[in-house]
Amino acid sequence: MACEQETANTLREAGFRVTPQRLLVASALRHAGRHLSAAEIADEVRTVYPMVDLSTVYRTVEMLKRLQLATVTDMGGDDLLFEWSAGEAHHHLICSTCRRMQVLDHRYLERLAEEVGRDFGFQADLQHFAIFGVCQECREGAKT
Amino acid sequence: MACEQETANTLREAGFRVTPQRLLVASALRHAGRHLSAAEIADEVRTVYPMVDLSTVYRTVEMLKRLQLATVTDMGGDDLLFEWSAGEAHHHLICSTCRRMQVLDHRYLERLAEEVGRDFGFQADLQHFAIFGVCQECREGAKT
DNA sequence: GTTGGTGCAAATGATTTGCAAAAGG
DNA sequence: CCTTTTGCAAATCATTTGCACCAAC
Repeated sequence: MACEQETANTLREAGFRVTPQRLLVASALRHAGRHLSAAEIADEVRTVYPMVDLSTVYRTVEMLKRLQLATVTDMGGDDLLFEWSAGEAHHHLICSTCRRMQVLDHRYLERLAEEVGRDFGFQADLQHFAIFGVCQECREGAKT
Repeated sequence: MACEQETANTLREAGFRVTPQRLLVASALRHAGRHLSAAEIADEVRTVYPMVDLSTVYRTVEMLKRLQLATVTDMGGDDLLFEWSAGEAHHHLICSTCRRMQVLDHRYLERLAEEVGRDFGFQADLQHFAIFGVCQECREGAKT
């Protein structure tokens, strides 16, 4: 599978060893197409490789983060969420009332990043932003 | 003290009872002029009222949040930080490398809030935003 | 063979919760 | 009085860590 080869090469080049656990965690994230909690990643990996430990998932995800292959986000829930990040930068609008989430295109934040870089020399990490608030439906519902 | 009266009135109007613990937590936040952790609030309150419990601090801060008198932010540290929010909306640039923090004026985020409201009907809660990244000094240091 | 990685089990530590006693209105 | 609030102590629960064994290279 091309994906696994690619991941394996990236790991090796960075000086990390290639293990089935690491490939499976990466694969789970890559193909999920959404945010996964550590427990969800473990569940997914265990369908193939039943004895992986949660601590291995955390350790692997930490490594993927350093390699910029994955992002970690606190979406306000009980646990951290992980996502494959090789794709386009994107962001989320999270409704504090109904917990629903919608995707926000990166161009909404591009200008902010530029301004902050220009004015403060601050290189903002805006790969993955969570904006909390109240969504349209909940606002309309609240009027009742 | 005028501040305490004001807080007391707000609580009463909202149907909450007024207790010394609540007034002291509010006062600690109001006069700190910076972010405080739950433990720091407790320390501050205990200089006046030694027997307050951490759980009371958490419960009170939760109430102040509902009343929009305080904000809660995860600044990437081990614990949540609380701040009095009656003042101007403002934001922070947090350096992932040196952990230093600088204040970002609200106007940088105003436009974003407008756009998101216009395009999605989403009422973004941008009272207090944390933007992570690398500050100028650390970027220059890294070049070495 | 070395070194780094894994599973297991136990620790961590901020936040939450149950409950009886105390205090607000 | 009748609730709400508090302090205390215990629970929670995601994440981290120590360590002995195992697997990459």
